[in-house]
Amino acid sequence: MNALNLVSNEQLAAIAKAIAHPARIQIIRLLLSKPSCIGGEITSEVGLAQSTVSEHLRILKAAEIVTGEIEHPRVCYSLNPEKLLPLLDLLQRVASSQVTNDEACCVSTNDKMVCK
Amino acid sequence: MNALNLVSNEQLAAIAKAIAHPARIQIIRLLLSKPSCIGGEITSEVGLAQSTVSEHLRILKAAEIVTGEIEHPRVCYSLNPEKLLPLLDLLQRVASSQVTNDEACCVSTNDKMVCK
DNA sequence: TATCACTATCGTTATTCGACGATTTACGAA
DNA sequence: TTCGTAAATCGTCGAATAACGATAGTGATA
Repeated sequence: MNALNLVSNEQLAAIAKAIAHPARIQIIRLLLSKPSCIGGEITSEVGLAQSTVSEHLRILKAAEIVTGEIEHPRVCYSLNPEKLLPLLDLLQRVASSQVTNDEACCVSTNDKMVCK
Repeated sequence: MNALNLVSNEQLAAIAKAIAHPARIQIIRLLLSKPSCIGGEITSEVGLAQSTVSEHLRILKAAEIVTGEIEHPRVCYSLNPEKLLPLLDLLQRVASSQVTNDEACCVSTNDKMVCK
């Protein structure tokens, strides 16, 4: 058992939800491509209204996936990779699960349920 | 450039959205813990109404994150890890990004934007 | 054919989300 | 102090989501 099991379904779902929007994925990719703080550039890149982008940034900040430091007229946004680790962990587990399940559906468990 | 860049923001968001609910995370974890096909056991484990769980399974199947094979009274659900790989790739990139960004906010890019 | 066990679908309701324009806030510079 | 720029917040609207009970479908078995 590692850290994943200490994270609730609700917490994992909240992380996924925070990134479950094209505009927010785009923002994450932008921050990934430029380790600089692209303040209001995000707004023009995303192509939505300023208030809408601000709302997406608010959601990402609330989930602590990005951080924002004020650099006066602008705000410096950066990624906070740590917050994504629990979800990364889950996905890695799924990816590395022995899925020869194409035909191996219904492997017998303890005592019941054998199927095919 | 690897496969990630060929995946649209919309596709990545759709994957995240499909798993962005506590009940669906729980289902994924259940399928991860038992490589067997736990048919209607999912319903009792999740603790929501049968129709609600069926709907969550429908969403996961529509996103091709799980597959369902009919084994008569029941349905055998299995994980389809491949579908999650694009999101896994993105998260790995974020996790491995050089984030000494605590203080390194505003690293200079090509020509502009230096900040602090 | 009739029954059963399980799953999927339908219809409804309450809540949340996403987008926008308009407004407000915050602060540096003139 | 006033102005200008960038970001955040507010209010509204329509669309999407989540949950449920009730109902319909499906196929094995009696």
